[in-house]
Amino acid sequence: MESLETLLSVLRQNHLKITPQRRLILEILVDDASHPTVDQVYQQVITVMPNVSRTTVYNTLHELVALGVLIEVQDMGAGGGRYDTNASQHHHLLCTHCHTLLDIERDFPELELTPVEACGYRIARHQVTFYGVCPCCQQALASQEESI
Amino acid sequence: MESLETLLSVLRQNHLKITPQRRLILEILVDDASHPTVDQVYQQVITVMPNVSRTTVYNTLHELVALGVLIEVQDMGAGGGRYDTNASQHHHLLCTHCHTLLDIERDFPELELTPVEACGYRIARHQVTFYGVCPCCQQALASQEESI
DNA sequence: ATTCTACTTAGTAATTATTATAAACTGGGG
DNA sequence: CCCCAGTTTATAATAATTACTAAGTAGAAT
Repeated sequence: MESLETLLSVLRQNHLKITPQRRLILEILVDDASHPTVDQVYQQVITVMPNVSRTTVYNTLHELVALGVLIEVQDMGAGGGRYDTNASQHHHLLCTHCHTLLDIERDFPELELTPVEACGYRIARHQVTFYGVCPCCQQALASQEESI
Repeated sequence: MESLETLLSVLRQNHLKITPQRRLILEILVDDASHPTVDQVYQQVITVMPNVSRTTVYNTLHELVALGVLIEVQDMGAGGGRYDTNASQHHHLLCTHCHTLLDIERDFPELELTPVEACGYRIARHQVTFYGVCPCCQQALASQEESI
């Protein structure tokens, strides 16, 4: 996880103004490791600055993704992307039933494509997602079976 | 890639009726390895059966995902999920600029989580996504640099 | 083959997610 | 302190998805 100051300096290096809105959004993201959706970020923003518009949240998140300090992760099933400040190599474990998403902090350095497989792509990073059913949903599904 | 008959038998096993609409959607998916969006599937459907509604396409795709014969892949940046019949272990190479998505047919069997890492999840599969810039976008970005 | 019924579909409307636009505002260099 | 390019806001438009219900039909039962 990057510190707030580090992220702000990335903005400065890219000639983006440090507005109160952007600062707040960054603070929220640094403090929230739960892969929030756009709307969840927005809801947190307006508890502090009630007049911030959704557009600003969208704009800021897109800018941060373009700068590489945020990544977008898929929440398969629920609409809308989710955002993650942790730009270091880490991976995900997703419940296919309730879409709970956990971070896997281990690295998998052995994952590399051969030049042939890469087809000329300049590869920047890779991410592994494990799909499964969380303990909670396993119980729910089991009791559903019984009732049939 | 599964055959059409295999997929139809999965529907039968799950007591889902084999309607002409569902059959057509499955035929299209089996023939189309390009990770189509919902709308791309819909557009192909209506060239054959013009009266099929978008609702039916959504319903069918969701049912097939629930049965595990389809997987949903993220197209980060463009709205809307994309679908893939290839339920076998395969992986993706995504251009972060134009969102072109290639399949990587190699397997990575060494990827396993320890029980501690899995946190009680019953893990069904895993998928690796490599992020990079495709040759085409590398050129475009290079010439953009020059013009600065 | 015919009938019956629960499942499925089509069409419309509603909801949610995202982007476009333009006028008003402001961070930070000079 | 002033200025202006970059930002924000509010509104509206567009796109994606879901809800709803009457009409239709696949497939089991007869």
